[in-house]
Amino acid sequence: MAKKLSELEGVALGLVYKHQPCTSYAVRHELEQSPSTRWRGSSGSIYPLLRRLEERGLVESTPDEKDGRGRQLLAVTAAGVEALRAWVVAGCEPDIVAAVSDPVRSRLYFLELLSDAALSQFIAETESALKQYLTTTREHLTGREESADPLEHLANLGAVYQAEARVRWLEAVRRALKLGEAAGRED
Amino acid sequence: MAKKLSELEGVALGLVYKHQPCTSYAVRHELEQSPSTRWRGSSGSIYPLLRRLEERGLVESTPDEKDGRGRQLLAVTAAGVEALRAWVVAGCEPDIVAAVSDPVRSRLYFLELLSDAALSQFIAETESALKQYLTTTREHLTGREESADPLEHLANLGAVYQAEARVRWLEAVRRALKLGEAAGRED
DNA sequence: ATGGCCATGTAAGATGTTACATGATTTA
DNA sequence: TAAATCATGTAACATCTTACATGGCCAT
Repeated sequence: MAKKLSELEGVALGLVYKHQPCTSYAVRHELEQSPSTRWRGSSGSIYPLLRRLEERGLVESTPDEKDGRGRQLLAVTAAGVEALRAWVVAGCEPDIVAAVSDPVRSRLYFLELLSDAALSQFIAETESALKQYLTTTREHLTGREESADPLEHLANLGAVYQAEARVRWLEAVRRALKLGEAAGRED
Repeated sequence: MAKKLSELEGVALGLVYKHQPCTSYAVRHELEQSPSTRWRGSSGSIYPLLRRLEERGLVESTPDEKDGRGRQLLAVTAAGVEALRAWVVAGCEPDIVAAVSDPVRSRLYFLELLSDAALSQFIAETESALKQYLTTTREHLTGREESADPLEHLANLGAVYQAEARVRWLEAVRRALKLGEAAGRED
């Protein structure tokens, strides 16, 4: 029984699967551009990670005939598909389901440290940043309505749902703290 | 200008602040019991982390007079309060606001790997696990309505909002994939 | 007195980031 | 042709987990 894939390994292997045959750079670039900043997609993580996957027989690389530099093109092996499947279905496990985190929420516990003025400013700026983030995720959703596959659309929909919930939550926080509304800025 | 606190450093320092004077174990234990599984609160992370904070002058320890073992009690220094404040207000920065992650959503991109039967099962089990998680977060919210401080209540409210959004999202996913409703099990 | 929890810690390993280095290709 | 971007990689470092070790306290 092969070792379980970590979160980033699962995502990276899945990206190889979706784009195969593709270069390592394609995987890295998509992670780098992703609106979520959970992973930076730094070269120091992705290239070693993909090599590990190849050593474990989950990915195989073949030289690109049409490329003078002889760059390697990656593809997922049969064992890789199995590992990816196992990683996906593990998503229903309580540990995985509960492994969400929100750095804004983490900070909320400690707002008593702030003066009234700093508190007002913090809530207003965070609300604005959250709304901006919501706009970005919405654009990701609608910007590729027909082109993308339905699963990508549904995943993006989840990001929008969560972003909306976070905005509503922060509005509730502002009301509970009896602070004024954010000045203008309905972007 | 001191180095910024990492996420776990901020949370740990905040917990020391809330409970001070307290032992390292109290911090570790609260992280371990926390419903979010982002961090395990393992001893291998917490004890070295708190020592680092002490070396940086953000935390100070004094021996507990009333304890035969001479255990150390931790407290946040003035510099520690400043660092914690800076960490909190950084929560409005776009990078931090966008640093949310949902391991279920990550997996959704790759559901095409599953057979129809496996897909149905996955959605049903994940929906059930998500509802269970929502129940747990709700209990955290109502189980301590009066006792807890208002900020903890508001933070827990955020967890509930997000969990509700995730449940609604997965219901939408199920409908979009034209799958049947989860069999029974309204726990 | 002993088994279980309280409390603290270390060592080894996995994994991610930053910063740097390199060369090829495309674009202005 | 110069600058930007594509593409790949390494080294040093930071941080987190797992697994193990240790010793005190407390209830039966």
